[in-house]
Amino acid sequence: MARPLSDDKRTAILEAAAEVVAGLGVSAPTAKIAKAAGVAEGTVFTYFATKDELLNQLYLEIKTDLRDALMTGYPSGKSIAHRSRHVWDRYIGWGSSHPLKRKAARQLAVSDRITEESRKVIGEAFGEFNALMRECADRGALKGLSTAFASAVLSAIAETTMEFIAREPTRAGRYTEAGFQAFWKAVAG
Amino acid sequence: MARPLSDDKRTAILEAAAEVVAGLGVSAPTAKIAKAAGVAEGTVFTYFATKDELLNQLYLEIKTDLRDALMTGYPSGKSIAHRSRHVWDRYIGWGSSHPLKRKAARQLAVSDRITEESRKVIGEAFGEFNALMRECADRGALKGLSTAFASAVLSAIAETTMEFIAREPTRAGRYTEAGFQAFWKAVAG
Amino acid sequence: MARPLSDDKRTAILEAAAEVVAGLGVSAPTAKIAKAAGVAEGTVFTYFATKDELLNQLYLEIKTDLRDALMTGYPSGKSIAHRSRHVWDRYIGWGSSHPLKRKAARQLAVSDRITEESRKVIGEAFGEFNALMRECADRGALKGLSTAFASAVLSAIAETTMEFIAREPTRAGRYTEAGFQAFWKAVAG
Amino acid sequence: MARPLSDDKRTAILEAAAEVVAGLGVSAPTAKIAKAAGVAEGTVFTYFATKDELLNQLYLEIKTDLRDALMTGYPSGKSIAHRSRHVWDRYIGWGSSHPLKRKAARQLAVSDRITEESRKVIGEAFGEFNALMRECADRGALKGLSTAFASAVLSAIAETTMEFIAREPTRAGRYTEAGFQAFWKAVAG
DNA sequence: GATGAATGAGAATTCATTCAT
DNA sequence: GATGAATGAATTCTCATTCAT
Repeated sequence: MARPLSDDKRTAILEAAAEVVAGLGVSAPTAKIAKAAGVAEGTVFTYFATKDELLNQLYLEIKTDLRDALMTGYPSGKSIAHRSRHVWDRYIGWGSSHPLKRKAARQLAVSDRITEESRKVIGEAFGEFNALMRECADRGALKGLSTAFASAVLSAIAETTMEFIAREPTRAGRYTEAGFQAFWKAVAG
Repeated sequence: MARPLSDDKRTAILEAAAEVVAGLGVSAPTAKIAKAAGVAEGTVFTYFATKDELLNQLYLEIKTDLRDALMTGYPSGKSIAHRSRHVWDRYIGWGSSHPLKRKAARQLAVSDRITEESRKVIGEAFGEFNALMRECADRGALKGLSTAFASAVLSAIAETTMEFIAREPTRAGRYTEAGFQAFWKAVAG
Repeated sequence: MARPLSDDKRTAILEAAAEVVAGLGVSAPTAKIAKAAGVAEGTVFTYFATKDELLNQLYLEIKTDLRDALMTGYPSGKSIAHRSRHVWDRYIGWGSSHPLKRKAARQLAVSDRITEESRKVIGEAFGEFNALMRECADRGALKGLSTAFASAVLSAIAETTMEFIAREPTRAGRYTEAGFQAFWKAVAG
Repeated sequence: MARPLSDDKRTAILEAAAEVVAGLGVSAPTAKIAKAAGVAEGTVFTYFATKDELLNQLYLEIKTDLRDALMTGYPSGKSIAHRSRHVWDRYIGWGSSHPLKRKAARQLAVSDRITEESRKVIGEAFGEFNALMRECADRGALKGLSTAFASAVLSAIAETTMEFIAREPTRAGRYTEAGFQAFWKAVAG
């Protein structure tokens, strides 16, 4: 191979895609993504065969990034409360420091261009996270229901919390706390 | 008048739009909406000047429909728990019996084609509902935070609940119950 | 016939057409013409079978109106100079008092929607006028060339004169005089 | 650069536009222009952002082409008569050898899609030509009136002359002569 | 591999014309 | 006859994708 595919370029395209999709939704033109990435229009298609593939890769990348953020430093041996709080703080922290990724993920999540396959892959990537959710569910109001439900409720409350923090950054601390209490009581209470 | 604008046709277009937007998102072609409504492509534009106007009217229509569903038979004099449960059951019931409207609303909510004006109108239409949320917020974990946050948490949990019911309709009863418990503890606990 | 076609309405449509075509050219929508005429969109087509027919009728109407203006009070027995001056003053006067008709005629004249038939009819309607032009041509620089050429040169100079008067109405008198001198020397000199 | 914008293609589009606009007016579909130019419909828009830009560029191109034709070999030091004749012969020659450009220019001139900016640019490009017109105007019937009027009268007579030559090409010589006499007497007489 | 011009299948919207009322 | 909603072909413009350079 004369010149291998450059990881820098691939990353630049994905980051540009996150930014543009956050603003314009999944119908954002690939030409705009290319421009934001500082590459030619055609180059997008040497890294991603189609726009749908780019969108799915973006979804995988963002969700994996989130997963990594949640699980870095995960206190495996500690109490459920402790571990839940860890995950919660990481979740909100990630959303606050990556507002564009968060908005892009929101757009991608409701889009029919994200395949079932992609959603399944992500579901599996959140294995350890889901184990925690199972623990939570088993001791509270959600006993007997699917882990996925507990996990979805966490995400829903976290999403709402991040949305409000984005609008009122000065009250970030209170929203983070209130959001966690809400989740904790809802799921583990 | 030669032939008055037909309310039936307007409704058919809006229902077709809900159906098509639910499946394809806001980028659904107006031609497909027209076809689904059984009218000519041009007819869409005699009822709605632009696609944006159609989308905004659809948003208003669906949200108002939801509001009516929530508030019909609202037991004004009863306890918070009683009233919350009423609203919750109605919410889930509405979502379960109008899956396309629910999915369309979700697509519209994240779209930048819905104007601030439309969002404001809907915010005001949910006045009584918001009053209830304020009561909830004032007695629980969310004390001191905005009503909007309590209301958003309710919506988020309700949305999640409806999503799971849509996937597993046979467990509708259990999800409804679990979802309410989650909300009640989260917000009013 | 229960209700005969109304001449008032026909006239209203033609006048509205002149006004709208003057401003927007021959691509002006028939709906705008109907609105300007104070009639329903469909009514235009009970008076004129197609838009092309309306445009051609408008052309004939305006040109005939101009012909009438030129020839009213035509001093048949007088000298060429006298008669030429009469025609010239009437031409400029008509253009100044009917600016919209003049502009509409200009748009129509370059349009391919005016048929050869219409142009021929108008050519014939200007019979007496053309006779004068022939006299002019025969004694000046244009000797031996077609009457149509002399007539076209008159129209061209008159059109230019009216254009300048429209822009600088206060100098109307001087332009009228200068224009006539130009024509007279050009054609009859 | 991958494939530079091709001047040939730009020219082909402009020439196709001249041809199609000459026949159908400014409402000629861009699709027809593309077809006549031998390019895809979309290609028109890689060379001209909008149809209006295409029309304005066409106007500028044609008028500049005419200006160049008039001024090539302009005998600066010679008499007014000499220079006027030079300009006249070139004008008629240009019109006779570029009938489509001439007709297109006529359509464009009466269209409101040509901006004031474009008209101004062309006005300035005809500087030397206007200076000649000023000289003409100052010594004849148009003394004291605007140069623009003299120039417009020249154009009007030239336009008429070219129109007649187009219809009767065998009499081109006589029309050219007669037209010049008409102009010369009208303006400089 | 990188580039960006070229392509043509849609997309939203307009509009002459028809026809139910 | 008058009305104006209904129609669908036509219009301008966009955009994912291809491919010559």
